[in-house]
Amino acid sequence: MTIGQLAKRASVNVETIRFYQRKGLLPVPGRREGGGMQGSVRRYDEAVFGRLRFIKSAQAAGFTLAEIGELLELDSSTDRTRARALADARITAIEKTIAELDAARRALVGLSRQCAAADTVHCPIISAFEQV
Amino acid sequence: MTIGQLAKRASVNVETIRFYQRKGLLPVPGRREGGGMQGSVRRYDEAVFGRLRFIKSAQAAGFTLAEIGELLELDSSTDRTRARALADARITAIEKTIAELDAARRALVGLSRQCAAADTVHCPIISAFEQV
DNA sequence: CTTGACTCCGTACTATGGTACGCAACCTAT
DNA sequence: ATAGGTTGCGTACCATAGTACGGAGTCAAG
Repeated sequence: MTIGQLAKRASVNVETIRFYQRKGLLPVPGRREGGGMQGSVRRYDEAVFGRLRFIKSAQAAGFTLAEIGELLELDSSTDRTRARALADARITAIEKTIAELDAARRALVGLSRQCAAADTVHCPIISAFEQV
Repeated sequence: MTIGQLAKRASVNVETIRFYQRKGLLPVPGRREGGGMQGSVRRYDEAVFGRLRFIKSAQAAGFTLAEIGELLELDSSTDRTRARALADARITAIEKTIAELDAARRALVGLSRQCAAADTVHCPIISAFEQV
């Protein structure tokens, strides 16, 4: 597929793909697998699509692009220790974030309920977070 | 308190407080409550500290500084509808984020376990996220 | 009454994660 | 064969959330 088709399939901007290429997160395919050097347009295969999807998932997991770059390199390496360390560190961070978000969610639910009560004049937004 | 003491208490950088002042998120106190115009150093009270803590909590809840600015204004207003809309939108976003993070966490736990298994040569990092 | 730490303020710089722009070359359908 | 829509590539620009810096003023303690 072309870069435009890949972008559409992965729901990202063409420029984002190029940006990832510059960062070394995605390969820049040759212009023709056979070998013709001149002209043509770069073609992208399923593997690149999978890699792109991985980047998006890892991003959702809170990894930075720099960490994702390391994970991608690690994927084909045998450094299990490092891979595990990265995974474990992120699991801990995710659990902390989830706890924070859940506390915030509870504060917001309380706030929303107060706002819904017709007898309230205003919502005490700041104090809703007092114990968060 | 002085800006330095406030910063220390809130565990933020002095520059961050000034940055929030420039953004209108924190008030810039007068140099002397009595009225003496000249010289002196600005003093911060408990209310500013509370506001700063609120900013940090709201940030942890995923609000941007722009949204936090709106919340702070709303706090003393009576626009319950708007306040509630912001809260509800953020609750939805938080729930989505938590779900994503939890999926990622599960993928990472699986990955970590694979990496821990002594008989594995390498951790299939990319494929660990395949169904995330 | 001076030294050293802190404050004030403006301006500049940083990192992260993209987006946009412009030009030439290419590719496809008419 | 030519117009219109990609592509390729480099460079520039953007928003967000700060951080750093430099010089002048201020304050407390020795």
